[in-house]
Amino acid sequence: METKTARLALTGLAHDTRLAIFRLLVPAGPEGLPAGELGDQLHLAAATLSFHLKELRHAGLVSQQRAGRSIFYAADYTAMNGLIAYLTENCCQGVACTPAAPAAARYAKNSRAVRHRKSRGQT
Amino acid sequence: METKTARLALTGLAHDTRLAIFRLLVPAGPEGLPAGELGDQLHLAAATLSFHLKELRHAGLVSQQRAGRSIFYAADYTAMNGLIAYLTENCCQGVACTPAAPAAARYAKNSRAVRHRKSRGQT
DNA sequence: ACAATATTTCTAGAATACTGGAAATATGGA
DNA sequence: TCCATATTTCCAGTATTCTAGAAATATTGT
Repeated sequence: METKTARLALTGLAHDTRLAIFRLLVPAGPEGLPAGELGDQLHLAAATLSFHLKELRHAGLVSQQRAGRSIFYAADYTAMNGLIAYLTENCCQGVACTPAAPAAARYAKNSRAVRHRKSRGQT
Repeated sequence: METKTARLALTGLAHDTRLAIFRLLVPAGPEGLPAGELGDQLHLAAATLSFHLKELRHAGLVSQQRAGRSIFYAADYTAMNGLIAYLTENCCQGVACTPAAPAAARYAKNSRAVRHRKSRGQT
């Protein structure tokens, strides 16, 4: 997953209402839940719910499918796994998961950090 | 990790600049990088950088330590792992990771979703 | 004590996001 | 066709977040 996609997904989840919506959709499985059910459970004005569902869809986190008068929303597990994978890579890189690469070595010889280390007599 | 904590962390990362900052800090290891180095690399006005660093700190994603005139910021791997754990639980619950629980069964007998399923002759 | 460096806090303007009423759209049933 | 239901789009007001100049703070070297 690219950084831009990850950021979209992060933005999607970075709101109380949207996180709550997503958390309701996750256990609901691939069939999902109709918009109205989400509104009932979260006590949201229809327009507000619709706004957040659009955001989640834009973020690629949920899919939409009409069935009769209702529109069912479902969590996109692939997108979520992609986000987790992205974060895992950006969390473990060179630290917890891999054998701890020497971080300082990767920075420009004259970087501020290196100058600082030198001035302190560190390697 | 609680939902509130997770949301704070998500909000912390849900911004281009802050995600970029965090991505620079991750490979830098526990020693971290001085603020100025981050500013140099990301071409940020000092005040803007400081604002985002404060946000990241408030989100519990980075720690701060003064060393001489510089202030070093470091990624908090524990917080990041906590976030990943939270997302993993909220992604896999009853679906991908566990043996796929019957989602519909968990909803109120008279929920909109159930009414809808009944009206379609589904179980 | 003073000057230079690194960074933060203060502040206000600009940009973006959120909320919800009202109107519009889509569907199914009488 | 007409009505009820489910949901979205439109829109405007409100709130929050972002940006960056200027001033303030902290530290080090002279």
